[in-house]
Amino acid sequence: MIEPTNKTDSLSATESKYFKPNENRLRNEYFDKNCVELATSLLGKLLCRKVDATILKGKIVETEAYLGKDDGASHSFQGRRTTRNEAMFLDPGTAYVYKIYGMYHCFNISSKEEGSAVLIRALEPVAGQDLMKEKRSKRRKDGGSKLKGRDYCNGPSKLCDALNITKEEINCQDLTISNTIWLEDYETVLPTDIATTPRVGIDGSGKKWADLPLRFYVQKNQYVSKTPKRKT
DNA sequence: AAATCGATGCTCT
DNA sequence: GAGCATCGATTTT
Repeated sequence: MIEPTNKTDSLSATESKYFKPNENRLRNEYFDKNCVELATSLLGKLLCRKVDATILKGKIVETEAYLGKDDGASHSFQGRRTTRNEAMFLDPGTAYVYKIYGMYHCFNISSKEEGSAVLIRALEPVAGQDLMKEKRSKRRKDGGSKLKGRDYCNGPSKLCDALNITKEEINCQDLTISNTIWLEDYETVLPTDIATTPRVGIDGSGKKWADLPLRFYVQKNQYVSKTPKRKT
């Protein structure tokens, strides 16, 4: 038996008087979906983040499903459960944030099946673009002078920079109750507007999971990530 | 426009 | 010690 380790946060009295994140918030029942169903359903929803006094919001336009023990591309392949991927095994709607290449972050949301999660790959900025640009500029040599709005959140680690999502602060947060990161209902994306492809950055050759159609994005949307050419 | 490459450190074997 | 669910700068067509 592993004890739940979900983190929570709280608001000061003055904050809670004026700050109402719960009007359109997605709750437990929403997240209690199978991985692929959650990944497609999340398209059009808002990912919301409170950084100090600023609210940042982005419409989810690209996701990927990581299925769990039978998915060779998943951190939970064959039931692997470690300190890093613990959040994948917590309740649906838990944030799974991990560090990659020593310097970047990826943000996921756990789903219903054991060890499954949805990677958020791109957002269309909806609120707080100035702060997004500021956060995204820090890493760059040009100080952000050449950074365009469409590039604020068009990649899994770009959106983590833009929304100040770090493993230390966000991993294992319960998105259904947190007041610093949550999701809101926003827009309906029709099935005919959803494109499906293999996932990005999954080293292919001969492995069946490399070709599974588990990446989903909003057709024609300008904020979807620019993906590298697949190896053959 | 596309291909190549370096950065940078944690996680797992 | 190897590999990584990436990004941005640099180099090449």
